[in-house]
Amino acid sequence: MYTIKEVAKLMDVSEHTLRFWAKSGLFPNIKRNENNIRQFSEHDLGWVKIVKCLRSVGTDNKSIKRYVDLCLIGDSTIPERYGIIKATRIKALQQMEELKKQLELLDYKENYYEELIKNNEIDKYNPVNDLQTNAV
Amino acid sequence: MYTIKEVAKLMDVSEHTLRFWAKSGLFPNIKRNENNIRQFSEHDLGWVKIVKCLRSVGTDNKSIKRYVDLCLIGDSTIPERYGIIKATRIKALQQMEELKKQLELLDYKENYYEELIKNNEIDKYNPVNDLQTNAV
DNA sequence: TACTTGACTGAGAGCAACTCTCAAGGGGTA
DNA sequence: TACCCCTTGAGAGTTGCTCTCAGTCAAGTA
Repeated sequence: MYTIKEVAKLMDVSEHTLRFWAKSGLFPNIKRNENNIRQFSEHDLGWVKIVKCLRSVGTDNKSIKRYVDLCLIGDSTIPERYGIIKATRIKALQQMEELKKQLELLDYKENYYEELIKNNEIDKYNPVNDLQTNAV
Repeated sequence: MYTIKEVAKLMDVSEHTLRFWAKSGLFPNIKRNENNIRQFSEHDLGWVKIVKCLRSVGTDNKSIKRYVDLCLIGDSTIPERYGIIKATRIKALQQMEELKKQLELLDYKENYYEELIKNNEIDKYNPVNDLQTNAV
């Protein structure tokens, strides 16, 4: 059993966010002890993990709640749940592609600035030094 | 020269968002025609591209504005700009790793549901069919 | 025993970054 | 002239946190 603080640390999600997710119904029935303190079980960590996963791919909380509710209903919802996961995976793959593209741009910029700095070092000994490199 | 609508289509960013970014000072001096309509140049598209890139990696608008302002100041800010790009690139690489991890989970779930569905198909001809697969 | 400290609670204010609606003001065509 | 489509800025609304705060409780300390 874990307190909310421990879960926050373990899963790298803030306590605030965990409470917010809990209040939004994204974790079903987290147990409380006699002092009303949440007690996350190993099984609950699984919920945190999947919620975090879906969020990180940009799924909104309402859709995550839908998925969670489907899980609670039982077998009859397996096809819909399968569809959600499949669609989410495709979304994640697309994000991967997008990220790769943006990384290329960042690589290019980084090299560009490196060249600029290298040349500026040389230019310190060069009387002609009025270049304005305010390109992006 | 492009209208905001054309830029929105070209860069896959909504007109609303472009106006919001423009108002936030994320594009320096977009020209207007005599009717006060924004006219994006090829050069302006470069700004849209880098802003989109920085946003997609989670840089907040304030920091993007800082970067844009540095670009406008000129050569003296090259080291700081270089630092920003380098840090952003590292952040992007970390996101890539995180995304890979989440993709593994999604792969696992997808296979899990596929197995479940396959077995359910078989179970249609099986009198013992009361399994409750409400696992996540 | 009284006090302090630290963790947890829910309610609710605040915030970033959109997202959407709307009224107003062109320009072009029939 | 009427109609249509586009653009504009202002501003309301939304999502998903993020933070503050007052209150509760248990354990440790003087």
